This record gives sequence, C-alpha cells and structure tokens, in this order.
Amino acid sequence: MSKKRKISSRPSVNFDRQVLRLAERITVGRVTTYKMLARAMGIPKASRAVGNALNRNKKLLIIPCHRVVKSDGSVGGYRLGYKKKICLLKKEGIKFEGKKVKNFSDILFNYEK
DNA sequence: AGTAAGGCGGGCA
DNA sequence: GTGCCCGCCTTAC
Repeated sequence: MSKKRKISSRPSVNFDRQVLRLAERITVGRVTTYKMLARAMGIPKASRAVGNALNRNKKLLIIPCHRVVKSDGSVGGYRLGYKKKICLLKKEGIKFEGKKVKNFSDILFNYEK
C-alpha cells in the first residue's frame, strides 16, 4: 500500500491487458487473428483496436505479437518491421506462402470457450 | 475540452 | 484480387 497505481489515466487499460493476456497465451508454432482476440474479449469489431493495443504497449517486446496475423492469413502490419514478423514466424516453424501464412487455418490458435 | 487523424483489421461491393 | 467503408482505440492539434 505504499505505491499507488496511476491507472486513472488510462481507463482502457483493461482492453490492452486482455489483448496481451490472450497474445501471451499463444504457443509456439501457432498463430492467432486480431478478430479472434477481439472476439474472445467480446468486441469482434475491435480487431483494429487489438492491433493498436499490441503496438502501443511496451510489452511488445515480451509479447509474441508477431504470432498474431490477419484473418486472411496475411501477416498484416508490424511496427518493428513487416519482414521481421515473417522472420520470427518462420523461425517458429510457421511456413509462408508468399505474403500469407501456409496452413494458416490449421495452426490457428482457437480460444473459444 | 473537443475535434481530427492514424493504426498491425474486417467485411462487403 | 482490388477497392471502399465501417467500427474501435490512441494520440496529436
């Protein structure tokens, strides 16, 4: 009780927290989509906001946000570098087909329930 | 304090 | 496959 958290400045902290929480849940060799994360948190339309949460958060370095891809299978964007993202995924065993993930739907991390 | 623009997307035409 | 619009969050002016 010595330190007081200044969460008052960011009411949406909950949102970011949820995203990071789910992102961290992803295992190696598996990927997820922004929509799934948004849907898992109750806001399927906030897919964009999900990406923002990962991007904005400094936890970007401790969260496998690179394992999150678009629902189309394309890597999407990446603040640290589009190429970098693919590189990391490939290193995890994920195959790529051009600009899209191979067997994308097969390695998709399913939250559901 | 309010408004405008940007962003790692998704869905539809 | 491409293009446009929408909806959600954050940041800047």
